[in-house]
Amino acid sequence: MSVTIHQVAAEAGVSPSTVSNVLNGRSERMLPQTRERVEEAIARLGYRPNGPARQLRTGRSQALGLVVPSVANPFWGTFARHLEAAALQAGYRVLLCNSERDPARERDYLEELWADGIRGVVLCSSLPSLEHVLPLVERGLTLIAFDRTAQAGDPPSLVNISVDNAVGTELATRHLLQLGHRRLALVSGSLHSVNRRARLRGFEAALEEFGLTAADAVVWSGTADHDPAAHGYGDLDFPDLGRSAARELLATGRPPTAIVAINDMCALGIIAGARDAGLQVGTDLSVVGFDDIVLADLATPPLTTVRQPVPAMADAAFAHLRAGIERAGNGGAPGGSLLLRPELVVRSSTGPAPAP
Amino acid sequence: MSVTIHQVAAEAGVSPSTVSNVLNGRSERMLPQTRERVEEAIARLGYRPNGPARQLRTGRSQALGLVVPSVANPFWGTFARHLEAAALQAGYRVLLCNSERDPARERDYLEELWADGIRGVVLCSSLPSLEHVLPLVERGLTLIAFDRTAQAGDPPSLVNISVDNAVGTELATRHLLQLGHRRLALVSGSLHSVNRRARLRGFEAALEEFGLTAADAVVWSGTADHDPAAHGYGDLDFPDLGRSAARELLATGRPPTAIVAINDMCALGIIAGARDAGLQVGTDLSVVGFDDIVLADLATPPLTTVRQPVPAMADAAFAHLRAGIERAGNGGAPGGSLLLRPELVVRSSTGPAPAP
DNA sequence: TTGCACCATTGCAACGATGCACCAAACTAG
DNA sequence: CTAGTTTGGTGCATCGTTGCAATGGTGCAA
Repeated sequence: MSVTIHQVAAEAGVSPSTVSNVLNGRSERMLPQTRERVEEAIARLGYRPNGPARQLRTGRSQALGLVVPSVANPFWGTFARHLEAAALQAGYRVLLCNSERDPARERDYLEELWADGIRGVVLCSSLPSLEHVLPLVERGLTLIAFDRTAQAGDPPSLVNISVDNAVGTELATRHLLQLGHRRLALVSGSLHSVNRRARLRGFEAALEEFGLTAADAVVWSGTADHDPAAHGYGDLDFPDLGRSAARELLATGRPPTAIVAINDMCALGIIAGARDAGLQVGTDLSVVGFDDIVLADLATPPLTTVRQPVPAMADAAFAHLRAGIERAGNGGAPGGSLLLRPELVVRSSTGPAPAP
Repeated sequence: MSVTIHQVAAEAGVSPSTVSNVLNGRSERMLPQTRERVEEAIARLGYRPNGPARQLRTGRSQALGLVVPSVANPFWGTFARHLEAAALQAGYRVLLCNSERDPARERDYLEELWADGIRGVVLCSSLPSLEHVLPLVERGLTLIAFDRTAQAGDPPSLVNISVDNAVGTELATRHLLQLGHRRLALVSGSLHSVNRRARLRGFEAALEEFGLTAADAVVWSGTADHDPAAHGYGDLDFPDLGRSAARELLATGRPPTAIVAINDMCALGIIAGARDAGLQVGTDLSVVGFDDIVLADLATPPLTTVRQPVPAMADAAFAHLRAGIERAGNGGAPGGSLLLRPELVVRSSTGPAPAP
């Protein structure tokens, strides 16, 4: 059906071994003219090496795995694109999988990727425990945990890459406090994940700086109903979460004047909820998001948010993954957490606190 | 490194062939107890068949390819998720690739997928000519063209799946005309793709129904600067396109009172542009989108748009792909276009035409 | 008892690429 | 002129799985 290395060899009048040598850059061991004849034959026949055969023989694969919660969330889509770009440049391909934040699916995908010869995976899962994928790591899978920081019990070689979430919400919250807001809320969703807990810590740290206590702020972590992990559609529930939160928070006797959202999707939901309640976001109510997805700038009003340095994070993830794969067992891997610095992007969804 | 079929065979006290037979459902030819012993051994050792080896031997692959313009556009992210769900249920996996609407990347990806043993791909490309991937189809690749309709010169077996774009914009435009708008604009971006041309036809058809001519409407197709294909970042330029279009159109002497956008991302850009110009969308200016992405409902104001039946389209794409793969050469393939019916979702970004 | 059909099970040769070990020829040194 | 080295290239076993052809054992009819 397809052209094989033997046909190329015959066409060029050499042995398959020689063609293989050309293919694998061992061309210093042959006459330039031989190499040329082989390359011509390859071009003439339109030959491409058979991936599976190659992989079977070498055990290596030119592909990486990327497991994200859901590509329907533009944040993950954007991250995927950047990782793909970095990988492509180095000759790797990326296989993308949606876990829907389900640990069982995460494990199944990793098992399948492993069986397919993939030896390096970026797992975007902020679960505190990585127990469910530990066996794979022990078998030799290079794993980069994205959007997560190191936890006790992690395998020693595990590299975690994340934005500094605590700093992020601290920036956001301080911004609100500086604008004079004193009744704040954090809409977080379930706090099962390490990054959300870090975001909570940043929120609380900023409050403390300004001499406020937990009593001055409310943390809206939703009900089981709103826990994205409980649904099939993962990240698509964030907007609903935000909308419900806004509805509830704004209906209380002493509603907050500013809300920190756990991410931009949630913030957009909050804005929609505020609009439902007849409030003007940016004057009556301030809202800060987190991520800086493409649409943050297009929202009405444009969303003030904490930007994750996605390109840099994707580059870092790829670099560590590649190093891990190419080290491949021999040589002790470092492991630990890499925290990148977020940046506050002020737009118009935040403004001075309204007069009391 | 990993468990092989030989180890399983040894553990169960049978030959590798028998294990293979169990694995491939040829269990009617063996004693139930043998089968049981093998299954126990598989479970005990945690055996998973090696994908590449299997593929090398059989030529078959349990993976499908999906090439989308850019997962950073939530529409494609959502489509990818639905296709993945359909495929997963049937035991297939999906490999996702971003073409950035670049024909060369489309071809490269298909070549690579083919070399990796993938025999079926959904290509989301609305280019009129599929010339660049024709050689692959001739070699036996089953190709489903998504977001495109059949064109002269297509390979006879090609299945095209798309929403009925003309009907979609016709619904949208008629809605605006019924609201009393008489000065309309279509913001289309470059008209190189078949689906955009179909959307233009629908727009014109609706105008005609109401006795209007091309003189009453303006088609803003942008400049080369705004052509997403000219950029690296594909679909991320749609919002900019919309924003520029709004700025230009609203600055003319006789600005349109209603705008049909080529898609939701573009519509969100138009809304942002209208806001920049101090207009109230839904009263001063009506805007209709196309796609119904998750965020359409969250926009301010919520976006009136033409919904694409994504789950149904994904199911159809998978069903045809599977049929094509499993037919695999023998048996004449049908080929043609499948057009699914869109649906107008009225929200608040459209309203009665303002008094002249 | 022989011949034959039938059965569960197994041996073995692939699939396509790789890379080590080897080889023949050409050169160099003594 | 021989022994040793370098150069340029090839032979072959191998990766893990598959599925056809073949195996030997059993039961039954003739």
